[in-house]
Amino acid sequence: MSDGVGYCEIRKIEKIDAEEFDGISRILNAIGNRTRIAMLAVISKYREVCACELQPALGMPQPTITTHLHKMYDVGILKRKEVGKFSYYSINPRFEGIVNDILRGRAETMSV
Amino acid sequence: MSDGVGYCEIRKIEKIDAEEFDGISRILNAIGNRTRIAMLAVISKYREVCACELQPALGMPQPTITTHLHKMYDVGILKRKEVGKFSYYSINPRFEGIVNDILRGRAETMSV
DNA sequence: GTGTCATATTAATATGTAGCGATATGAGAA
DNA sequence: TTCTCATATCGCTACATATTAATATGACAC
Repeated sequence: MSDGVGYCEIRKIEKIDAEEFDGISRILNAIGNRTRIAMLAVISKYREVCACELQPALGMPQPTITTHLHKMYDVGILKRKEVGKFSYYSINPRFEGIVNDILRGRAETMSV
Repeated sequence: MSDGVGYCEIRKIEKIDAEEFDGISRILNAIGNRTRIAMLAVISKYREVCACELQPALGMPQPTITTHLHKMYDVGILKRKEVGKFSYYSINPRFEGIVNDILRGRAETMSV
């Protein structure tokens, strides 16, 4: 150490504000849950699904389904179409790319 | 309703097991945190950084830095090289693609 | 050996989230 | 209107996570 900075001084790395990544982290966080990825898999396959269809497909009670769908809708991953008492969800086209990458595994690169 | 199934019957959707997506969800979950994305931004820019360099760059105490780095290391996102008392982290090449997509914003598609 | 410094671990608190039963809302049918 | 059913919200438990001070480990220099 040579000038009193107190850290190893291989390089001067400029400060970075984590808040800058708040938006993207909330999106990834909304995707990063196995139940919600399973939902995305179903929605991706059928293009558009009724919330009530996911209930038997995932074997989870209705409030759980609704909560997860809302979480993804809130950050823009899902679109919603309401017809009478039914709600149909589809993947927001802006996210189709990354969702498909994730579902396909983007296999070689991401599977563990 | 016509056959006693008890749900809206637009289609028969096969059951899906959320556990199948456990691996990928843990990875996305490890990325989906603003502090860790900020770390990935620094590591991506400098290719390889010492843990002690991240401390001043992010303005967080050492245990916080270590915890986050470990979380990403544990799921394979980061590689680690230990030299003496220093630990150098870099992005596992298998994840460079998706990390860059995320950092670049894959902008049009993912920013909110 | 001792001292220093980078890193890891521990322990504690605070916050967030998953899951789901119970209940409320709201739309359509009768 | 009343009934039914899909959806939304509430409330609670259980668990996971972020954060950080304190402490331990481990490497190097002396």
